[in-house]
Amino acid sequence: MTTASAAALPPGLRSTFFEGLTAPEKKAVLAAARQERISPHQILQQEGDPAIRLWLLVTGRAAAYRLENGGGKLFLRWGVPGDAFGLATIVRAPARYLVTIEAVQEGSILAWDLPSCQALVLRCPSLSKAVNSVVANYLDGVIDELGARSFQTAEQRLARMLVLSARQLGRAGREGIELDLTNEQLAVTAHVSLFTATRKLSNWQDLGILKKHRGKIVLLSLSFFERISKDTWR
Amino acid sequence: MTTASAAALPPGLRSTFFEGLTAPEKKAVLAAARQERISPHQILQQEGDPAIRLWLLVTGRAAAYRLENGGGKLFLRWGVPGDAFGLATIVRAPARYLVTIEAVQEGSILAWDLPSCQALVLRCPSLSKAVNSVVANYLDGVIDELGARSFQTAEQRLARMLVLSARQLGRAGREGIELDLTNEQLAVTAHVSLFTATRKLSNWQDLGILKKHRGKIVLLSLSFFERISKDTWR
DNA sequence: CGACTGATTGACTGCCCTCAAATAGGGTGG
DNA sequence: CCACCCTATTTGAGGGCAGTCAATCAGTCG
Repeated sequence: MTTASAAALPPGLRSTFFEGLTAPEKKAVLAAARQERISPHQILQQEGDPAIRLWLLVTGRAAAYRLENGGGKLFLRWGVPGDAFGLATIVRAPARYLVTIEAVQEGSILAWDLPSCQALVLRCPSLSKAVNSVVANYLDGVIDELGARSFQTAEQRLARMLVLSARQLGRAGREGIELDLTNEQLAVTAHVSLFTATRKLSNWQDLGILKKHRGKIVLLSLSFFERISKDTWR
Repeated sequence: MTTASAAALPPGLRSTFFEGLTAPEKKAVLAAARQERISPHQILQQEGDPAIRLWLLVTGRAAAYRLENGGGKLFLRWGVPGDAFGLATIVRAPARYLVTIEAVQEGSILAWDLPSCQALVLRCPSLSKAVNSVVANYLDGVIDELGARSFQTAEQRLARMLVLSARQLGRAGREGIELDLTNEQLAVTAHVSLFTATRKLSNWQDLGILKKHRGKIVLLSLSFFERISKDTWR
């Protein structure tokens, strides 16, 4: 599993994680990292386990969720290349992971173990700032999600999640923004039943603002869905 | 408004905020603080405003919420004596408040302005750790809340919120744990309509596990409500 | 051409919200 | 002490959003 340390970051990868680091600092951080390959369904970290490593998704896709006591999964967010996880490792020394993260595609990560983290934080103070910033963003995002689930209808949550997913996962295609999502995945992320997801997608396809293929959604324009998700109509 | 600096902390106030500080450090932190009185409906910080001060609730009660674009308030949590807010001030230097906090009772706070914060963080590294810890707790709490609103019924959310509120606001009374909460406040915090809150409270009173007075709820035993809120019944 | 996974559609159900209206507690001023 | 007011609380009736269940259809891959 664990392979050689990474000398250089894949080109084109942008991460808030490295912002504020000088070139030599960045080099030191990369030198301390171990690269690993990941496969679908692989659990990259499990909530409750001791937080002993911080890692960065380099390629692929991951899902962050929390297990509820009924056995259900509370979806929290997608992880895409450049996203950092296991931040508890740095944020408070002896900690446990707050959420579970599972790979949903083939890909790779860069990981730092606990001693490396501590050494790097001492060497690069800006690293600590970056981590705090990421945590604050997560908090902000979760609060937004709470608002969505509290005040928005199923249709609005679907539209909202399409917008968010498009920004994270979307590829620019011939006809619009292409998303590799099954109806079920969208349903889970928007916290809507599979059937209402299907029905709304059908509606939108009939309206011509969307095209569906198996496991794929093409949004002709984001603005439609932004409008739907924000409309307060009273 | 702003009054003399606080030489000593009110006795009996326990805050995670001061854990890990040595006695002289704690003295320095207190010396840099300004004490202020707060009154109901006073906005202590407003989401979106620049985060220019960190503060600690000393006495009284506050409500943290976020304003939704429909004009509604998304309740997030109660603030009770010992709770720290405005953490964005420390966590990432030029930041804005994530949430709005409003006083709901008479009380007082200790506040540190931005320069003081920066000086204190340099002087007391453990302060930074404490702040991170508090932020992580908030994140954990919000995720829990998201789970509750996603998977629990109105009844379960009410029971859960009674338990949480009891731990934060509850006083030990003759007949049980006393809570100063109106039906409407409970309804808002559990994200349930005022009417279903009233109905469930009536049910529970009929069952004899609860007593109601105007603006006050007395729980005879927490375990009943813990069971209700956790029951997954399938 | 099966077999499997993903998508679709219709019928039904139920939780909980909305709205309307009445009741009760608690303080105030006369 | 009583009249009054304002807020908190209670109760009932009705309805809608969206979830559940069952069955069928479609796309992909061996």
